[in-house]
Amino acid sequence: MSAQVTRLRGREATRERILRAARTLFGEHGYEQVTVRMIAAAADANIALVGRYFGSKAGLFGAVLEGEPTISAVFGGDSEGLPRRLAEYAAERMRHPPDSPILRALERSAQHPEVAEIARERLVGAVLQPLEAQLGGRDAHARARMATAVFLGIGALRRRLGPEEPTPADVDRLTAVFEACLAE
Amino acid sequence: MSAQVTRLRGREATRERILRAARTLFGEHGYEQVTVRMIAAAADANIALVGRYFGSKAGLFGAVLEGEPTISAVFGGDSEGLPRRLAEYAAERMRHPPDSPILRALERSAQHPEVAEIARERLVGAVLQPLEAQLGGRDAHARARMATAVFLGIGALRRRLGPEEPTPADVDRLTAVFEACLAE
DNA sequence: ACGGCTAGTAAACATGCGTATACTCAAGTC
DNA sequence: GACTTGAGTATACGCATGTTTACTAGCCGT
Repeated sequence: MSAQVTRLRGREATRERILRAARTLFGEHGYEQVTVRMIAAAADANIALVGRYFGSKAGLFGAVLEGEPTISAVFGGDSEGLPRRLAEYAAERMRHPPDSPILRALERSAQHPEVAEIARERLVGAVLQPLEAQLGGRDAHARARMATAVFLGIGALRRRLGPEEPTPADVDRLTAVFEACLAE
Repeated sequence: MSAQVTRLRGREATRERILRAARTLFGEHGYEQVTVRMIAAAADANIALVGRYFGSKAGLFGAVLEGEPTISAVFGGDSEGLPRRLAEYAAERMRHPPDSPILRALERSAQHPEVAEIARERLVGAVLQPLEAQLGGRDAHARARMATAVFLGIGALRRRLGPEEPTPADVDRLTAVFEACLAE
């Protein structure tokens, strides 16, 4: 019994190490750039265990995504302050990659055929739909879509040109941008 | 003399075929997804010729970028109508990938280490700087950056969720978004 | 007619990838 | 204490990639 617990703990612990390493690496470098060997090395685990526990690299990526919470905290709250909250969140993303590895992984990685579908679903389920639901009103879909596009664009730009420290003016500008995105 | 012309024409013609095929494929699928073999097949040329004429895959990609004109036409003109022109251009990009393969290639492809630098330079030189110069005024850099981010984001979203036919309301909204981006 | 030049070719090379196999070895059961 | 179980390991497999190496063939000037 206690023996089995030990065994399972070992198994679970390694699985967790792999998952954690994958989370970090995928978030940092994207799906393509990260190899299974890198993950295994970072997790201090054997390569074969990745396949054993997660089936495949894509399966591991999916497991990483599943383990992440949505960012609904940003959407919740009063609708009036929403553009400002989005702007502050976006400004944070000008500064550095999102804390949530899921978002980082989704920022990148959406290209690869193997994970494109899963990344798409996650973007819709975790960002687009909650935002659309929060918005309500006319053209909610198009408005949510536009705000999402701005998010993606800010991440894309930071990835290409490097981070930029947002000024207060930037936050104001971003607020105006999101207001324009979300206006009925 | 005429013989040499013939020879050169043959060489130049195949080089051009390769370049054209690369332009199309890179634009359609991005740097990573396109293999040298695919390009060679599409150009009806031998694989080795790609290396011979362009040095490497990255070199070929660079050659594709060099051959493309900038999109300065959108930036030129009166500053007042700029947001509208940008919005119409962006709306076009909601509908389908840009006609200019350079932009398509830059939308994607920016991830790969080999071409990240060249893609970055192109984004700055062909989009960000012209726009910034056209803008003038305070915070021109930050404003141009934000508009560029919106562009990138719209492309990123289309790539993930598929094209969307923009409504007139979308164009209006986009105009407002760009006005917010570019406002001093 | 011939000899050299060169565009074009076919095939291999080296590498890195994700994945699968066969094994080791410690822990648990009886 | 032999036997079983299963986590962990080392290694190889198959494949696709970018790149390079000889080689072929046709056109040129002489």
